[in-house]
Amino acid sequence: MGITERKIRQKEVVRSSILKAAWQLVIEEGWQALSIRKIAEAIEYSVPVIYDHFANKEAILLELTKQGFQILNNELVKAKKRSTDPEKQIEAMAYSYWEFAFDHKAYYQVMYGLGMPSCETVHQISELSTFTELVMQPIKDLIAGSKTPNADAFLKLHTFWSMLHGLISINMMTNDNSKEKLNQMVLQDFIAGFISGIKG
Amino acid sequence: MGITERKIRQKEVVRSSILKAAWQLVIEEGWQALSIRKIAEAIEYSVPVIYDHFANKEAILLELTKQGFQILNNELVKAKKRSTDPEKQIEAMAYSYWEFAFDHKAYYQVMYGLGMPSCETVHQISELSTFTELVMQPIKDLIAGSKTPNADAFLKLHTFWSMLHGLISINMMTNDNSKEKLNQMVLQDFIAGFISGIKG
DNA sequence: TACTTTTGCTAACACTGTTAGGAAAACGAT
DNA sequence: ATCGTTTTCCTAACAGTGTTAGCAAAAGTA
Repeated sequence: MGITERKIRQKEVVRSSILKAAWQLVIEEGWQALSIRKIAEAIEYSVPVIYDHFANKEAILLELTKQGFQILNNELVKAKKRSTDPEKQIEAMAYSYWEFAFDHKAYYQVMYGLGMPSCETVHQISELSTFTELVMQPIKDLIAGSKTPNADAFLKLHTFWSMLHGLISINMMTNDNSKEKLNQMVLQDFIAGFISGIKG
Repeated sequence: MGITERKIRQKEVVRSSILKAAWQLVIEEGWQALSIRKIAEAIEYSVPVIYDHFANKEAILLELTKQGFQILNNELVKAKKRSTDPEKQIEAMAYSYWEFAFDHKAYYQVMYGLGMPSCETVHQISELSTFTELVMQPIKDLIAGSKTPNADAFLKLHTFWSMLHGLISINMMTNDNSKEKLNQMVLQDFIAGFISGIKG
């Protein structure tokens, strides 16, 4: 009797329609304008139904954050595959990260910064460790072939990530027109500095 | 007739008591828990009185942001004064910035990130230009005495700021215990890299 | 004292997240 | 097919939020 299976499937449909509607609202009106009632109206269910699928509003944002990291991770994998040279891999991933941030501005804002979910819970997102490992590897490779093969890869990863995130968020804040001229140059500066910092 | 003067002074008292109460609430319960009604209760006035002094809640947060930048600027001036060597000035200011962020975590969170006021309005804060000029000068000096005296100081300032902000916000997010060991090292790495990047 | 302005209140509007409790539909067993 | 049980889903409410309209009382001016 596939009845329960069908029910589970139907529940899954509602669940993903909640996420879809939520995301639609986020990109239309910004994450601050997202509300449970608006989601309920969009999916043509009453409000409490949403709470059958998610513990609270934050859980929905958290799920969107996870989706964001999944997309980012995919992009990074793609970028990495374009070369086997760790230096080129790092460079490509940095650009890829940068492009993700501006091409999926809404995702990036939900994922970081905005104070809401991420700040407290970012370290609980499993996708984050995928991200970490992804970037860590070419850094390790680069260190291994450098003049200082004992450098701390975790430290360098931290540097890499902070650097990129700082650049992006300062840029989004002062929003001097997204990924334009000047900031491309800063990014180049950053990457070159980071790589030469490892190579010694 | 100093009556109007007295009235203005009294209004000023209420205004600053609003800001004081707001700040108290922010450091006690976090900026997300700040509400107009709580402020009103704290200052023992009714809610609409607050709207006689501030256009809306955001204006209050914005004022706190300004205060934050004022404190930060003071700290940076102090740090800068400790030396006349631009390299040492930059280093000292970087550490000062870093310490401000963690010693005044609440301020830093109101000033950046949290999505609320700053994101849209940061470029309207006059204190920001003070900050910019403050950091810009030693960078210009360092560039002038470097092997590449034609480098763009604004670009380097951007790099400096992004770098620090990125490091701090990634740290606050993953909160592996504030300004401890590892991150001190990353900071050193950052500053050294930045300075050698200018000196060429 | 009479008039005007300022001051500060109550009460409401339109929202928000969240949940209790009950009606209706779907299911399983007799 | 009918009973009882479970699941599904809704209405309505609670406790908050930012914000504002309108009015009473106090303060200042003539």
